Amino acid sequence: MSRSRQYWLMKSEPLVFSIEDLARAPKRTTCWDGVRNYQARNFMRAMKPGDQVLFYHSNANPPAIVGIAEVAGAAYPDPTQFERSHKHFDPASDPAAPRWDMVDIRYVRTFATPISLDSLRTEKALVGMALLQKGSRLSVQPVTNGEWEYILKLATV
DNA sequence: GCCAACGTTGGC
DNA sequence: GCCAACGTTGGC
Repeated sequence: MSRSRQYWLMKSEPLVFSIEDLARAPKRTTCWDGVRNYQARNFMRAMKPGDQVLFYHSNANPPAIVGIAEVAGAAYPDPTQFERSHKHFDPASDPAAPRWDMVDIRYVRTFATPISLDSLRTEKALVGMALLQKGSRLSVQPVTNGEWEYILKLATV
């Protein structure tokens, strides 16, 4: 059963991995490893190829949505959870039933002007956006169709 | 560097 | 099941 394209937002620290890094990556694609939060993992498991992703730079100056990527494939186990020396090693994860998944993300485009967190906060249409909720730390979030369309309009203003 | 908010862990 | 302690996120 197919479904229409869904929309997401994913955060990355540009000093660790920026949208420029994604644009330069082989096949303009990267695997989104290292997520160790159940809610974020569950959102990745819900992703389908072709779903669209707002690429957000956190811990940046300014923090901002900087462009678009797309989901390149369904979620699959993140191998770093089993690598003992890896920062994201999880000794409690059972290889027979891996706890953590990741998806592949492909570059689509970079906005001519990043849409800063500050400017997003001034938009009444976006007050319900997960990103803007107090204390929101989730690194993978759903974006509604309305939010997506509104943000893309902002991107081309 | 600070710190508020949040998620996870583990003792009980 | 409660909750204190701890670790992390991420804006500022």
